[in-house]
Amino acid sequence: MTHCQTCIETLRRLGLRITPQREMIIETLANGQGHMTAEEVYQQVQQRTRTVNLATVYRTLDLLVDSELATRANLLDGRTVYATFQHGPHLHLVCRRCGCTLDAGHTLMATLKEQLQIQHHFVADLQHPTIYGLCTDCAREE
Amino acid sequence: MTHCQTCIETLRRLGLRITPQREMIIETLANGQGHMTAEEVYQQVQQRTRTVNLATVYRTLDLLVDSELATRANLLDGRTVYATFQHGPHLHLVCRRCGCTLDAGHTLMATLKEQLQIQHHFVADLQHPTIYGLCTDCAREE
DNA sequence: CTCCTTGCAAAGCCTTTGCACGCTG
DNA sequence: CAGCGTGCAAAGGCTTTGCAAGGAG
Repeated sequence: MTHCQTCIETLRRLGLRITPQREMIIETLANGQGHMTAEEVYQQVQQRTRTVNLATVYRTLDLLVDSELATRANLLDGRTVYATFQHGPHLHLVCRRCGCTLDAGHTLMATLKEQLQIQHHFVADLQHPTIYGLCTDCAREE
Repeated sequence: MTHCQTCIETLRRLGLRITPQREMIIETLANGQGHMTAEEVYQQVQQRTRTVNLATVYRTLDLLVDSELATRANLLDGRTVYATFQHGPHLHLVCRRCGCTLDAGHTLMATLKEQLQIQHHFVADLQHPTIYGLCTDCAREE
C-alpha cells in the first residue's frame, strides 16, 4: 500500500470524508519531495484540475497535521511548509541559502533526545525536526 | 561591559545611529528572558515611554538580526520570536504546550553538527537552534 | 548640515472564517 | 438524507512600506 493510501485509510478510520479534493491534496504532498508550502500544493493540484480552492488546501493541510499524518514547520524566511511522515522519523536539513532540503537518518537525534531528557528533563519532540544550514554546494560558494 | 552595551557598540561600528528608541529596544531584548515577540518588546518599552512605535520595534529587530546580534525564530504556533546572542552559542528548548523556554549547553549540538558534516556534507547552522517538546511540568500533565 | 530614523497610516501578505450550496457515506 | 466539506469573498493578524518631519553624528 502506498503511503498516500495509508493516509486516506487513516482519515477514513477517523470518520472523515474522502473527497476528490482531499485525495489530490494528499497525493500531491505525499508524492512531492519533502517540504511544500500551501501555495505550492495548490499550484500543483491546479495543474490537474481547477476545482480546488486555496482555502480547501489550507483546511486539508490543517487536517493532516491534526491527524498527525503530516507536520507543519515555519522556516526562517517566514514560509510555512508541510510534509507527510513518509519515511518514518527522520531529520530535515534545510539550506538557508538555496532552500533545498535533504533528509538524514535520525539516529543522531535519538542520542540528543536522550541527553536532553536526562540533563534537562525536557521531552524533545524530535519526530520530524528541521535543521538549518548550508548544503554542500552552497557551503562551497559562501 | 554588559551584553547590551556590546550590541550598541557593534551597531555604532557598523555606522548605524544609536537613538533612544534603539537603545531601549535593545535593552529590553537583552535583559529579557530569552525569546520575545515584537509585540512583547513593544509592550515592555511602552511601560518606560510612549514615544516608540511598533513599526520601529520591527525595524530595529530586523536590524539586529541582519547585524547578527540577534536571531529570529518562527515557533510552531505561528509566533515569531527574537533573542539576542547573550550567552554564546546555546540551545533553546521551547515547550509546545505552555510556551516556556529554557536553555541548554550546546555540547550535544556540537556532536550533532560534526556528524551531519561528516555524513551528509551539511554545514548545520547550530549557533542558536530551537527545539520543541514538553517541559518537565507539561510532560507530567500530558 | 546631511541623511539616517522615526511616527503615522495605509498597504501587503498569508491564513482563517462565515455562509449557503453540494456531495459523501 | 443528514451533516460534513467546499467555494467564494471578506475579514483577520502580523509585518512592512511610503512619506514627510525630526534628530544623530
